[in-house]
This record gives sequence, C-alpha cells and structure tokens, in this order.
Amino acid sequence: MDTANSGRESSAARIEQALLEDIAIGELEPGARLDETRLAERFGVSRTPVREALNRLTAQGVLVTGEKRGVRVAQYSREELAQMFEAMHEIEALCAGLAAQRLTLLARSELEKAQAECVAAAATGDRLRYLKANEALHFLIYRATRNIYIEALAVDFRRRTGPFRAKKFATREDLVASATSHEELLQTIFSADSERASDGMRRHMTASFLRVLALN
Amino acid sequence: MDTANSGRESSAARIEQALLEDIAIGELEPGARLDETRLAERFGVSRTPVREALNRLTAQGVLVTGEKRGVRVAQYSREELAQMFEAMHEIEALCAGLAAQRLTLLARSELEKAQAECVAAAATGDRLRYLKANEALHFLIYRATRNIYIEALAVDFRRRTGPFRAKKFATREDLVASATSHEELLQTIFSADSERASDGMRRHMTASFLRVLALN
DNA sequence: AAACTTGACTTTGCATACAAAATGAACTTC
DNA sequence: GAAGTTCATTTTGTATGCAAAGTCAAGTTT
Repeated sequence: MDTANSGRESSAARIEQALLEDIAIGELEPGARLDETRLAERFGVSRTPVREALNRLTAQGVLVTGEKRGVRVAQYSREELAQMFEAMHEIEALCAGLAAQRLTLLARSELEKAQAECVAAAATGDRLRYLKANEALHFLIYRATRNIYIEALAVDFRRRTGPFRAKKFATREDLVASATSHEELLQTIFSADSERASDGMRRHMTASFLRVLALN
Repeated sequence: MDTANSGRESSAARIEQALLEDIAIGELEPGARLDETRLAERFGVSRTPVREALNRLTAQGVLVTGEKRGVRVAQYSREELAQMFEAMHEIEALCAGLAAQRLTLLARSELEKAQAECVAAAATGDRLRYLKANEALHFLIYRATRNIYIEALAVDFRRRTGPFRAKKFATREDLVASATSHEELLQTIFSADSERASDGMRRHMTASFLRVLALN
C-alpha cells in the first residue's frame, strides 16, 4: 500500500479522521446510518479497516450502535444536549480554576498570544480563522491545568460538542462578543484567583451554551 | 449493554470483559504486553475479535499502544498516577457538588441505604463486601448528579484507577475509617450546600489518594 | 382484514490468508 | 572491537470469503 496510503497513518486511522471531519462539518448528520460496505467502497479499502475505525469511534461515543442494525452518528435530545453542555461547562470551569492556580509565565504569554489572534480574527470577521483561534485558546487553557487527564477530558468534550457549537458563530458580532468574553476570562485566570476563574469560565460558557440550545 | 446481553454477547465483547477482569484482579500487571496471537489461542478464536477487543480497550485508555511493538496494559509513573488521582478527585468533588444541589428524596434514601451497607461491611471486616458497597455508594453519588455525561466520566475514572485503589483497603480499620469518612460526606451532601459538599468530597478523596500514592 | 409464516436479501461477525513493516541477530567491514 | 548492514523472524495491517443472524416483504391462513 505504498501508493494508496500516502501518509504514515494506517487506513483505519485515516478513515477515523475522515469520518470525524465529516461529522464535524455536518456532512454526516446526527442519526445518519453508516454502512460498512459503502464506506469500504468510498475509501477504496476492505471492510476490515472500516470496522476498526467504526469501533474506535463508537468507543469514543461519536457513533452509537443503535437498537436496530448498523451504527449511527450519535444524536442527542435537547435534554442530552443540555446535559452534555453542562458537563463541558463544569469541566471548563475546572480547567480555568486549575489554570489560575498553576499558570507559568510561558503559559501566560502563550494565552495572551492566542487571545490576540482571536481578537484579530474576530476583527476581520473571518469565521474559520476565528474558530481555529478559539479552539487554540481553549486548548491552551486546558494545557495550563498541567494535568494531562483533565486536559484530555476537556479536549474530548470539546470534540464531542463541536458539531453543535459550530453553528454558533454566525456574524462578526458573535465573534467579537466571544473574543471580549475571553478577555475577561483571561484576566481572571491571570489574577490567580481560582474560584473567580472558575466562575468566569462558567459565565463564558453559559453564554455560549444558551445560544447553542436556542439553535438546536 | 454487556451484562444485559449475557450469554449472547460477541466474542469481542467477551474477550474485552475477560481482559478487564484480568487487569482488575492483577493477573495482567501494568506494563504487561498483550500478544494478539496468544490471546486468540487462549480464547479459542481468531485474531479478528481479539483485535476488536484490544481496540476498544485502547480507546478506553485501559491499554496503550506503546512506542515499541504491541499494546500494553497502561502503566503510570508516580507523576501520572498523581495527575490521574487529582483528576478523579476533582470529578468526584464536582459530582458531590451537583448531587448536593439536586438530591431527590429517593436518591437520598438510596444513598443512606448504601452507606448503611458500607458501615455493616466495614464492621465485619469483609474486604470484598466493603469494596462492593463502597463502589455502589460512589456510583449512587455520581447518579445523583442527574447528568449522564458527568456520571459516565466519574465511572470511567473509577474504573481506570481501580487497580491502584484496590490495595488500599488492607485492614478493618481502613474500612471503618473509609465508612466514617463517607458519613461526613453524605451529611454534607444532604445539607444541600454544594460548595461544602465539593470540599467534603475533596477531603474524602485526598485521604484516599495519599494512601494510594504511598503504596505505589 | 389482520396476523402469522416463510423465504430472499442484507448485514454482521469471525476465520483464514497474505503482504508490509519492524525487530533482532548474524555477519561484514573499517 | 565497534559500527553498520543485511537477512530471518515476528508482528501488525488489510483483504477476502463464508456462515450465522437479522430484516423486510410477500404470501398464506384464520
């Protein structure tokens, strides 16, 4: 498989990533059924690596093996969505609190740089660029907890809620509002007051969350 | 889903459970390498279902695909163990806080019953019985959050830290001390003061955690 | 007309086979 | 003698085939 597999990763890994992408951009909607054979054809491989990818994604909770046949893209009721966002919300608050306690100078400067990029992206109204910058900033906050498990947890939730958050940033005002909210949050984290930082993150996330629920 | 489908579960699911069991009881030590072919022989199946089980367990973080060949039982350095327990610690605190806010009468009575069982088990010094009762109580607290994602998170961490916590309850005094600690925690949860409940859980878990680190 | 049955078709799970990649050891070379 | 090189062996990844289990619909019976 020298020609087919251009990258270094296995077919299974490639398919896993591709499906995640499809779900993230809405190509595969929640509830959509995934057929092993179809996917095998689409990616030009046999069913074996497809099955592997589907298994991994199922274990991650991105896909679910439904009551009927086949595996489907996980879909959530409003109640489940609310619970998922609540969970993410609390995890993010936890991250902010820990980050506030443990902020190194390096981490601080990186956060400031990331925030600058957010502001710049918001100013131009470039939605995609803002989404990336926003992700980067949040990931930096997770990392600043200096706890790999909590970081992994937060990353995981962000990935799972991604498809639902994506719709949120529609107008340039949305971007600017988000960036401004970040600014306050960072100031609180920098103040090294973990309790206030947690609350700050909760406020930031609550605003996001309410908008998402309104849209879904 | 695994238990409900007893008798008719797939080979992969059966192998997954068997391996989890082996890890839990220490048959498979952290760092032990798992050979697909060996496992296939041992379970009398081909490599295909074995690979499926290993993939699932890897996705769960129970196994890790190391730098060298093969997948291994996850092993943690002291630093990683400390971080993992810190994470669990925070998650448990979060659960206690939410449970305090949302406790139904039914949940409260179930918690009290579970605690009574803990106390009874501790009194007899029956280690296995206490372990089970202790698990049950913690799971009830998770459920009392009324958030399935946070509950799942907490259950997951408890499972991952299980092998390391198991050693902790050596003497009858250990059991009684743990049960007493639970008592205080529950009183705080019942007081419906979520902030104090979080702190209570933190105290309870810190005590556990320090003992674990001393042993590993 | 509703419900049960039967049979074709689809889907899934597993086995076997093969190819590619990595590891380790023997061997060569400087 | 140490370092590099090549070859054999082990291990992993993927393909294909087959059998069992499930689904759906048409046909039959009450």
